[in-house]
Amino acid sequence: MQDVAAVAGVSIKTVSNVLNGYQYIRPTTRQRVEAAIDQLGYQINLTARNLRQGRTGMIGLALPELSLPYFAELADSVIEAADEAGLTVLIELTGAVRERELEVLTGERRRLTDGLLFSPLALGQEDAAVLDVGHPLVLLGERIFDGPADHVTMANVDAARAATQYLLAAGRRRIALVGAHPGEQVGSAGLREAGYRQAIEAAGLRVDPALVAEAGLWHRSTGADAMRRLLDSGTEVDAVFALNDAMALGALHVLHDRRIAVPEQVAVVGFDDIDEAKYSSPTLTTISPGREQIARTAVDLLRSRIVDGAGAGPFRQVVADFSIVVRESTGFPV
Amino acid sequence: MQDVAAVAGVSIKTVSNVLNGYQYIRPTTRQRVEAAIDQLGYQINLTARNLRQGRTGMIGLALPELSLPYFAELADSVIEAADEAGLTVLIELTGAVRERELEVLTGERRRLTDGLLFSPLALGQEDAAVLDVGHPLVLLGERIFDGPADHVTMANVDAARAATQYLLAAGRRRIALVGAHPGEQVGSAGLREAGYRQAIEAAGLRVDPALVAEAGLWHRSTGADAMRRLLDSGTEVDAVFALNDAMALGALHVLHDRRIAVPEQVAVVGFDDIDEAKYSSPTLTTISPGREQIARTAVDLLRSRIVDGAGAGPFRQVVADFSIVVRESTGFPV
DNA sequence: GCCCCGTCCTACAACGATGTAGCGTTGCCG
DNA sequence: CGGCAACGCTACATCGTTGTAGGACGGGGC
Repeated sequence: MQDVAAVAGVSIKTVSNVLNGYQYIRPTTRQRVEAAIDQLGYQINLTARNLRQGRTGMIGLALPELSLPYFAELADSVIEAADEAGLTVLIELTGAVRERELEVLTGERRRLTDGLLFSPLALGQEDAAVLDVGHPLVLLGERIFDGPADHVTMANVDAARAATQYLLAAGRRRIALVGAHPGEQVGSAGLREAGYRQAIEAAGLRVDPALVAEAGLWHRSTGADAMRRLLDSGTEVDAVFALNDAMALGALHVLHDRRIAVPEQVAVVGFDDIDEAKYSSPTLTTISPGREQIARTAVDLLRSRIVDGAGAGPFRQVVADFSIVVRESTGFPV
Repeated sequence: MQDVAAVAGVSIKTVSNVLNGYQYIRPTTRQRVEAAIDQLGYQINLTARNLRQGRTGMIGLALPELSLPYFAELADSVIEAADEAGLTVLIELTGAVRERELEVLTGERRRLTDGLLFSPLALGQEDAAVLDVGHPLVLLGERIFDGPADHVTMANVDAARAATQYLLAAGRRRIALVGAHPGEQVGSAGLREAGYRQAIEAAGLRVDPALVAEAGLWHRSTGADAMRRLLDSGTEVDAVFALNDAMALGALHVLHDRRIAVPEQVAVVGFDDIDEAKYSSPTLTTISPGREQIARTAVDLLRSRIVDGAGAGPFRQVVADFSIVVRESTGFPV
């Protein structure tokens, strides 16, 4: 900046003012400075600016791991949303390990970022108190509700209810649930199962326990296993609601194996709208949880906390809009 | 740091010295300072340190997008390797758009990182010159060779040759190639196809053009399409070498459809060893390109450039070790 | 007894930017 | 024509660290 100032024949501060779009600068001066910048190929030192301003323009995004497609796609969306807001994202991986999830909240890198987007997987409702850190924090996901932080979540219950109602409206009555975690209340599994139950009961039917298939890990293989168990048990099934897309794809695979026509004999609905749902055969009907909206909202909330201070105003809870994306695996309109 | 110094009754610089493990400090002084740090909950300001030291401890990782599993898993490995080296990773997405790949090389964020790991997808051999930027840079992937930068790549040709030889050794003679990009010389497709051809010819056979199936995008669906075309053409096939796992999984799907036994009638080998290869049915034999080694090597190379200066020494090219991971889709040992 | 060296610590300047205060100039208004 | 506000620019201090130079002290060698 010294050099630029010297070349342009102005003070350092004037160069700074030009760079920051300060209003009261004579056009001729501005041009001289800009010419000097071009001539010298000057680029501003962001570290110095950050030190002086007390902000870094960076936000943390703490996730379990990128190998899980949902999180990879979420990271994609968050980076994009942050870019638009002029922020840089620093991804931190927790491996869904409790210790590392705790560390990420207060660790050294918090001093390098203006705030944190945090998607825990190991922490649960009982850990809500640890979210009371001193810096801007926005929580993502379904592990902790009503904690001391802003929270962006998907409409798990509503969306699952809507998916189930959609199948009911098409005349399906033997709707299997794939991926249950018995006993779970909060968490994606518990919430989505609740939506399923609400829809069934609202239709005046009863939930048949034989139709509820458990799956601990939500992988393609566990979805396939659950589907096999359902079919082998002899239970009548005319639709499957899998709690995520990976399991739905596994289920599709098994149905195909067994020469069961999809959607004619069994309709299949997933949850997440991962990229692959567009490419499977048949293509997969699924719940789109509004990933981009979640990302954008989370970034916005975090940014407002950064500007206004971490403690300003009450904690906000935002539920993203979802939609049902109809593809071949159901084939009938909403 | 002021406050800590005051509480401990020492100078600021002594606090700094304690934090940096300076040798000549009396144990009692060290303890007093550490006690003061604990008492005040002091954490060092990394921005100020970065400014003073002229380093940020951050490296950039420029990728097309995280939605592509290979890149998501690569990012995972890079972040882990960087963590071990005490570095923080800043992911930048290019969307495989030429303009953004160029921008990432010189953009504003380069002033915030000590170096860049760059995996281009839009730039090609003819762009090698633009890699001559002034800062530490390590190139990843198969788009540009012998450019003005260190380069970490997988052994595409060797690995593809080994995969093909493995199938030949098991007695297969009609080995189809799925995913060719006709005319491509460098790039993953061209290199892997070259390995395939070398193995076939080294065995004294001729490459039958009818066995080489093209696929532009390397998706599950395009792999399935290619497999269908092969089968429909009536060409005899007793093995498939797909140039990535996604296509191999698509091919498996079609073979299963057609009631063709894998591996008895047709053996299938993929490339990449993505997570899903472990979970398909049958599980997929594939080339593991040493992703972790690539990540670790790339981080090491970049770190040495950061320490020694971008221009120090000749450009290094490292080829990662690969291995054949045998699973059910071939079922016979190496 | 002197000097030198190793130990332990400190003062000061610097990294490269920006906020604050203030100074000169100009033009307008009364 | 004097006063005041708007404009255009500058000097200086400051953000929180760390590198450099050097001071004070004690012990060992000559």
